[in-house]
Amino acid sequence: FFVASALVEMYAKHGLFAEATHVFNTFPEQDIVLWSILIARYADLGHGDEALSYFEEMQLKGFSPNAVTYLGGLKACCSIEAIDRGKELHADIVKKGFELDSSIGNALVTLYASHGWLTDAQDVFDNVSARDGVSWTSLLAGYAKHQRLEQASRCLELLQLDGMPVDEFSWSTMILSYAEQGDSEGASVTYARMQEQGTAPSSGTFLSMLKAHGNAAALEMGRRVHAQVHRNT
RNA sequence: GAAUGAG
Repeated sequence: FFVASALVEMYAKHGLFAEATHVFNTFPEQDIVLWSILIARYADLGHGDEALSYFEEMQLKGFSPNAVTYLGGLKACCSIEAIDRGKELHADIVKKGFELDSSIGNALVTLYASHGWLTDAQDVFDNVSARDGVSWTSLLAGYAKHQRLEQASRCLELLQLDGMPVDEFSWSTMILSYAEQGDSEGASVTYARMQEQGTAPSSGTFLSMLKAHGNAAALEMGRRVHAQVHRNT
């Protein structure tokens, strides 16, 4: 299994699914890890439908998904916006008691939040036993993506009040949220706070800042054009 | 040996 999983992983990670499934199928027996790898990689590379059909095929063959398998399945649902299927998985997860796993809870928050099911997301979030930075950032990103900048920034505040260290993912997500709203001021203030707290910016942080200022520059340019329009009409 | 969040 050691070598089989390494091979399947290697091919699937590069999108060489024909090779990956060939190794998978010609290996004398498949186990849950091999299935999980395939499902997760398909989901990762935007083949959520294939991932879900492997997820089903696996169960038809008598394998019962474990927590890691569900993470891949949820990611697949998320990538193709299969909320109903996600809710079915959610129900199975609850039935099997995996909802206590914080990674699973976080993946559910991500699924719901990123597609605007904010109440469901908040609901799962509230029931995650051990909230961590990932839980908060998932929720924050969901609120921001659906124009709830207030609630997004509240997530960041509550995360800090929780005494959790705020990592560069949370900061960058918040900065990007401001960027997407055209609020370059908010982005800059957040960036400054990040530095005050001694969190090192990552490349994602810089991308978010560039987006904030790119948008600001574009807006400024738009304003100049607007002024010209008035002068010439 | 497979594991959830921004980009």
